[in-house]
Amino acid sequence: MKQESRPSPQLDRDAWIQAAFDSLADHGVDGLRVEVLAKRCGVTKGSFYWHFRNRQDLLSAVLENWKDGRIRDILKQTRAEPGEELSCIRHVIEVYSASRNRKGMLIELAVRDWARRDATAAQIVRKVDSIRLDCAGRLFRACGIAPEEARSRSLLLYAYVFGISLMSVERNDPLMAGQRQTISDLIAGAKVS
Amino acid sequence: MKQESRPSPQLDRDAWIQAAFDSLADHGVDGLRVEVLAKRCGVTKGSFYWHFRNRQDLLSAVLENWKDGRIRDILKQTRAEPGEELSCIRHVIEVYSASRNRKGMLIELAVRDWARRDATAAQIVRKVDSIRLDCAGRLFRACGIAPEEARSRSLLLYAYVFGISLMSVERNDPLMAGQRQTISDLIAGAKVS
DNA sequence: GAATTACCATACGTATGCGTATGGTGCCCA
DNA sequence: TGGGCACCATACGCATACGTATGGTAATTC
Repeated sequence: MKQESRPSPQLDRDAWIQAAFDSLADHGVDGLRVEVLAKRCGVTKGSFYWHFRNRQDLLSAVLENWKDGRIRDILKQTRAEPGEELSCIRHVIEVYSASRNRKGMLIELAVRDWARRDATAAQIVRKVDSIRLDCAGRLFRACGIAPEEARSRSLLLYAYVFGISLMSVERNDPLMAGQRQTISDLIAGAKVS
Repeated sequence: MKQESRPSPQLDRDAWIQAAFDSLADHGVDGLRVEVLAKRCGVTKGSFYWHFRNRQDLLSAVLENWKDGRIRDILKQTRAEPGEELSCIRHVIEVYSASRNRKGMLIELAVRDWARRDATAAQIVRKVDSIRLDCAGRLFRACGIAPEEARSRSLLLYAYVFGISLMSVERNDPLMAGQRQTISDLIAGAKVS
């Protein structure tokens, strides 16, 4: 009988994948090395090659896992009650651009870096982006914004949240809080001044 | 007498740095290896270690070179005649978000990826960001925008242009042209609809 | 309780990459 | 014209990392 509640002392495939996400966030794809990962897991690579055919096998699994998680997350975060679409948009902006959820953003950036040099990763990023833009666009249209502009604002929204993570600004600065609010207003389409 | 017009058949320090930028754009910092670089230059690493103490020496030089180039570029691009500030802003947005200048953006992204794991790189990126925000803020204020909002719009501007480069959208799509225009309007503060 | 299975360690060969040491070659200049 | 210098090649030792082969162990199964 399988014990699912208590984490097994043995490593399974998913445990390796989760550890891979940690390494991905900290060191990027290039820093994701199986022997290093094994050391971090307290085992040797003999274990790794039991669960995975090779390094690429792990990378593919990481990508698929990331894709599924992102899609699930998007659908969850953009599900808004009628009339709550605007606050939903603001919430999405806030969740992504805040300094919390830092690890998730580091993974996001690592995957996008990955996608610049790997066709498979690029394809998955395109897919995730496509869904994100669709979901956000739906929210904007529900706010009464024309389809064309809704798509533009969606693009601006995600470009902003990813871009702001690339910039070395102090995101915990209380002075930044007001600026983030202003930017959120600009993207969401509210009045600023 | 030094020949400056004709490129020397010998490699000098700057030639190595330029080649390093190519490698940086294509493979990131982690892919910037001295033996690989030497092969690309048609020489062996014996040449490299003549011009540089070690790999870190090259990386530091690349960083400094990037910083100087960026600062020079910012000052040049944000120098606007009185009354031309708005078009100057739009021009900055267009230059960065367009698919041309692709190599420059790849280097930009590589350096920012680098900065996430290296304190020196992070410091230089902060410096460049600071100057960029100051220069853009000056343009916005010249357009009659309040200092607070000017800073927010500057932040949005650069976050957008870097973020859009992270997204795998078809930037050559003629459909995208209209959206980029709409976004440019939103950032610059023009009317959209 | 013997055999099978799941999981992991160890050892090996190969490749890549760093940094050093040393040797070679063409050019400049006294 | 011969020594010195700038520039580069070659060879070495070392470290890391991939993938494979094989051996070990604990738990499960029959």
